[in-house]
Amino acid sequence: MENAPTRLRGKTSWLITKISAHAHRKLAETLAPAGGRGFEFALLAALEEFGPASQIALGQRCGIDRSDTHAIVADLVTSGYATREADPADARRNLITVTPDGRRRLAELDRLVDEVQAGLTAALDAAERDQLVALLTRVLDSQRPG
Amino acid sequence: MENAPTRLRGKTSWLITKISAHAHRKLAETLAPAGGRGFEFALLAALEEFGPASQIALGQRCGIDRSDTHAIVADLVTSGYATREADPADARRNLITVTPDGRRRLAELDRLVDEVQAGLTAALDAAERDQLVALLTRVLDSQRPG
DNA sequence: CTTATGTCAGCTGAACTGATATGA
DNA sequence: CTCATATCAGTTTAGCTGACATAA
Repeated sequence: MENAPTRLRGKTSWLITKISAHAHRKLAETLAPAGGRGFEFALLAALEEFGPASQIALGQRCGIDRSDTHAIVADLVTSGYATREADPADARRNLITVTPDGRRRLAELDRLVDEVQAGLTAALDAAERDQLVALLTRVLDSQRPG
Repeated sequence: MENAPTRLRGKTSWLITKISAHAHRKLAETLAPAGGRGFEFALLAALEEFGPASQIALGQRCGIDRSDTHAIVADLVTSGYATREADPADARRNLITVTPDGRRRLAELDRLVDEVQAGLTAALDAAERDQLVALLTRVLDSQRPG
């Protein structure tokens, strides 16, 4: 993409879209042999960090739509990485809990995602990588209200 | 997304995916009233900057798949923003040329995309925006070979 | 012959919407 | 009554693959 139109190369939105597509492909390639998807990693990470939670809460933490959350949680349950039970305090809710297998799975996925990460930012040194994460974090956080 | 799991917040790939999704939504919202899509803008920009070209060349410049390029070019032609004729020098090729209407359309879309751009990076000052573009450009360019 | 270009049909996954059921 | 949660069905679009015809 070195010879893309200058009108495009100056747009953050275009750069991000293209890099995102590339990252997505790499992630799919890397996670496919392990039978995983990006969503699975995100939900497991949320479960491990915040403990048992309802599907809605999980999805909101990760910015995943309720429909998709439902599907991924179902996969997690059938894979034995999480359990789903009725919340005794609120019968509307399913309490999702990560299992020991789920924790092992999370560690494995984390390693794979880090591999992709390293390949993605190989052109940057450590300081630049931190800078990029910091800038992207601020951009992402500023998008919540608007 | 301020309360996303820390495992996710540290991953460039996750940050970029989420921002990309957001940018995509904003772009769709902004371009929809004008009946435009992101691809249309990209191809028009390439046509304006590099002059008449084959569909393959256009798509490669912008990183768009040949099938999608075909569809978008067809839309551009029916909208009157570009013309498609046989290349006298190579009968396999279609020479795509931007029309005056296409140039006006490009200017309009450029303005709209810049609006989205401004909203996306509103949390950053000018120097940080340049830094972000520079870092993203290096990341994107480094992905070509691998 | 191989390669390049264009065209067409179709697939997959992300992101989302709308409808519905049920319980707080 | 309302609101929140979960579930299900279906839509849209990006990105891609495979097949094919044609021409260099």
